[in-house]
This record gives sequence, structure tokens and C-alpha cells, in this order.
Amino acid sequence: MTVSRAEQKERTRRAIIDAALRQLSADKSFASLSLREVAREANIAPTSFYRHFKDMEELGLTLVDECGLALRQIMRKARKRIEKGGSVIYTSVQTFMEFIESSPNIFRLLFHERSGTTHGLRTAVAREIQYFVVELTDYICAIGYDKESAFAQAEAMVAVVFNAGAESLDAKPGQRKQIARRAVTQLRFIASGAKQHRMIKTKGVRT
Amino acid sequence: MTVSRAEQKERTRRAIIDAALRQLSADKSFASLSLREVAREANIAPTSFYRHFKDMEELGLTLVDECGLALRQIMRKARKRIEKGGSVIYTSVQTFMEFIESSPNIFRLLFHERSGTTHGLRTAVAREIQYFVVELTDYICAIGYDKESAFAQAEAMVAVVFNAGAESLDAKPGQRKQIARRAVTQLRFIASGAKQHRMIKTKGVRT
DNA sequence: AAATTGAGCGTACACGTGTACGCAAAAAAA
DNA sequence: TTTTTTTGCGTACACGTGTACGCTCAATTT
Repeated sequence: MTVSRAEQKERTRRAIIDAALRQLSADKSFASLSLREVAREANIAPTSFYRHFKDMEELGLTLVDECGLALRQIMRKARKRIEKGGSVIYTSVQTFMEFIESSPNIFRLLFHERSGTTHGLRTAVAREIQYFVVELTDYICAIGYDKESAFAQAEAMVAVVFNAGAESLDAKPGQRKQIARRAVTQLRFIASGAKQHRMIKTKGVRT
Repeated sequence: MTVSRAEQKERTRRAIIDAALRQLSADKSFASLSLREVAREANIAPTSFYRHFKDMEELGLTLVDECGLALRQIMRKARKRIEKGGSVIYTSVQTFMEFIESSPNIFRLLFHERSGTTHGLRTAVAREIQYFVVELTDYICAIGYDKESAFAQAEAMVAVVFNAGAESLDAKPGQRKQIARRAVTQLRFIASGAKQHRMIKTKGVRT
């Protein structure tokens, strides 16, 4: 029953990360998390924390990375669902909302630290969201939009979806369906608005 | 040089509020503000704080009220500008962006506490934003949309504008114009998308 | 087998926090 | 004038915080 050093170290590191994630909630943001609290939850001495992270910010960056990864995986899942047939917009919103319902704290972390108090975290979150936007931009470009309006479209869509997600967090479960439906409507607005603008630009009506 | 009690009390109250607002910045959210810090800045003893507010949350609610008020005043200003001629969308975005540039901390407070850690503040902010959305909804209804799609439209627009505002906060001054322009584009997408949906519903093409 | 490395712990410290309590002094009420 | 009310202050306390420092002890290297 001997474990290698590297393995043990990785375990503890994970314990810290998981402890932090476990403590996040509607009433406890990452910013209001203390090193000692995290260490306690992870069953290590406060000072042992330093063996793994320089300070809380470094842990925060790690968390944002993980959460961003989770988000990207979700979108991959959405894409697979779409390939199997189904409205792009509806399926995407649906998948996203499921994600938020199943792990609200991950979304909370990203959403809250986006306007957070430490510059490092803020830009890290911004980067994660940019991945999102860029991916969507590429997709829209592939459908035949110029880059600029594709980006505008993608950004607006992400803003709307995130907004719906945030609403969903504090909403009673009964309202969630309605929020999702509204988000779909809003995305359709954006999509057909953009389409119309493209039509105007190319000075022809095309399907 | 005698001041009435009520007057003096009001002065101190304002001193506290202003002190709190003064301390808000990119690196200091309301949540990371301590009672003692605020009291220090307001030149009163920590314990005197309690003569005016039950606790920090009550101060927070007051701040949110004030900031919401400021926001609504801005929109009134925008409406006046519009009456004097000018694109609704462009003028609104422009006014909003000016507001953010001139008092970023007020916007930051609303934006950050929207996803904040205390339920009271969160709902207070949500209410302020709802005012915004509802006003816009009414306006859109008056142009001839049904309530539901008007609301969806308004909400999406506010989401997009707030998103642009948030971007603007961390952007270099040179990028701000571009962000504003993009926001205008995005709002136009939403507007013409919604219009098109209405046209489909009424089964006729109308201007 | 001996030496080195490194994760983890316990102690200790200085510091900032919220707030309970009682007192001063001046305005307001009697 | 006397009494009451109320703003504000100072002291005091218990508590949670980040982190410096030195130790142990087992995995790893020599």
C-alpha cells in the first residue's frame, strides 16, 4: 500500500481543488473563501496549502481553468446532439441550461469572477468566455457570414445565454423552462436579424 | 452655527454612503468592503456606523438604490436626446457608455452584486435591472409588439448592453468606441430579428 | 545503507474584523 | 430650568485571517 510521491501530491492537490469547489455556493463566492477554510475542508494543515499553490489566486486560476474546460466539454456535447438532428439554437440552449442546473457552482464561479475583484481571475474568465465566443463565431462564419458580423452575433448570443443562465440560478424550478424558452426566442431574434443584415449587404434575397 | 439633529444625522449618513462609493473600484467590490474601512473613510468611529445602518447589507441596499436611481436618470437623459432627433439605438448605447465611463464604480456595483453573495443585494440589483427592462418593454409595446416578444426583445437588449458595458470597463480607451459600435450592431440584430418575427406572425409584410 | 528530498504538521505572531457596553455632550422636550 | 433623547466616541473582547519557521518522517536517490 505504498503510493508514489507524485501520486500522493496529485491527490492532495485534487483534494484542495475539490474542497474549494465544494464550498462554492450561492452564499459563498470564491472571493469569500479563505485559505484556512479550504485547507480545513481538504483535511490538510493551513500551511500545507502552500506546497501546492502560491496563494489563493493561483488556486482560483486553476478553478477557472477547470470550469472553462467543463463548459467547453458541454458545448462539444451540444454539437454531438445537434449532429444527431435537432435545432441548433434549441439544442444549445437546452444543453447549456442542463449544465447550469447540474453544476450551478461552476457557472457561478465563472459568472461572478467575470466581474471579480482580482484582475488575474477576471481576465482568465474573460478568456474562457472568449473561447466560447470564438468557437461560435467560426461556426457562424462557416455558414457564410463575414467575420465581423459573425463575431457580433456570437457575442450577443453568448451574452443572452449567460444572462438566461444567471436568471435561472435564482429562479424557482418552475420558471426555468420559461427562461430557457425566452432565451431561445432571443437567440432566434439575433440569428434572423443578422441574416437580414447580410441580405441587405449582399443586396439580394437568398436562402 | 447650530445644526439641527436631523440635519446632522443626514450629513453623517451621506458621509457614510459617499465614503463607501468612494472606496469602490476595480479592485474593491462592495463585498470586500469592511464596516471599519467605511467608517474610517467617513471620519466616524466604527461603532457610530450602527446609528445609521443596521449592518453592511443595509448600506449595500441603500447603495444599490442610489445607483439604480442614477441609471434611470441616465435613461431619461437618453430619451430626451432621442426626442431631439437621433437613432434610438445609437443614442441609447452612446448615453449608456458615457455613463459607464463617467462613473464606472456605480455600474460595477450593480454588475458585480448581480451575481453577489448576499441574497438581499442580488434581488435588489435584479429589481433595478428589471425596471430597466420593463421600461424598454413598454416602449417596444407602444411600437406595436405583443408583450411577450417585447419583453424578450428588451431583456436581450439589456443583456447585450450590460455585456458591452462590462467589456468597456476593462478595455483600453481606444477599444471603447469599437465595443459601443458592436453593441449597436447587436441591438440592431435583435430589433430587426424581432420585427421579422412579428411580420411572420401577422402573416403580412408591413412597414 | 546512507544521504537527500519534500509533503505535511504544529506553533506562533501580528493584524483586521464585528460588535457589546458605557460614557459624554448637545439638541430637543418637558 | 430640568429632563430626556440621541449622536458619536473609546475601550475591550473574542475571533478568523495569512504566513514565517522549524520539525518529522517516509519516499527517493546516491
